Amino acid sequence: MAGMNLVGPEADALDLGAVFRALADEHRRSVMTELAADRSDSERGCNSFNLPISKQTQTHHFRVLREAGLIDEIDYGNRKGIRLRRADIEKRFPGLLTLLGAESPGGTAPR
Amino acid sequence: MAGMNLVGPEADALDLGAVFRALADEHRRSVMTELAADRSDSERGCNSFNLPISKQTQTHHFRVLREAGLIDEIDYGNRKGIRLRRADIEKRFPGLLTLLGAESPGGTAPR
DNA sequence: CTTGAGGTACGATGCAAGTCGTACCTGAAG
DNA sequence: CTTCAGGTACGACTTGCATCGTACCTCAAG
Repeated sequence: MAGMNLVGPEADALDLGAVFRALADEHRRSVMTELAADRSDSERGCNSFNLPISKQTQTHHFRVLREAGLIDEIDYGNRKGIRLRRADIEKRFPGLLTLLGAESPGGTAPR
Repeated sequence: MAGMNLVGPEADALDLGAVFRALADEHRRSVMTELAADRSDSERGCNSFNLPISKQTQTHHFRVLREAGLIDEIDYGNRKGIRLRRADIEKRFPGLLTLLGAESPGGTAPR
């Protein structure tokens, strides 16, 4: 069966240290910036981020983001979906996604 | 002469990556949490944080915080003062200090 | 079935970072 | 002056982490 057998911590269990450690890496932060900028929160593929690293390293980074509670990974067997846990993050760390969105080229800021 | 010959980046030059890397360390984050919780922003001594590490390592951590633009270090020669750059941080990354303050035992939350 | 793309597991490697020991500097107290 | 506490500089050590190579798994398309 498909979907979300890869689970991160509960919303209330999100640790600020783990979040900062996750966001300390440039590649992971760019992923989060892209996700935060997309207000539709649609599910995305792993290779839709165009990360200049090998797929093994990508697996590592997405795992860190999931274990920090920032994203969900939906397992389809030979494929994987990425979805931002916007509601949980906003509940536990309000303003964090806005901070990330402000770093986006387009920005979250309304023009 | 005394005071602030140890300088960090300008307010506009604060880098989110450097900030997250600085806050990724538990000791540095505890310092920032204490500073963020004190709304008076009074200057504090280095050893007023009771960090369970050697003084050489403390020097290292305060340097990282300063180079990330989060604090000012005021040099008195044989003594050093620490002051939170609240205004600059709020200007560049609004909400970040609130995030840290929420992790404080007392909290930034009004009673 | 076979093939191939997407992903993971495990291990190795290289580099960045946290930590401390030793030595030295600075200024206040005596 | 000497003494001493606070801080720094330099170096060494150790741990953590980002990265990739190899091998294997999963599923969809032929």
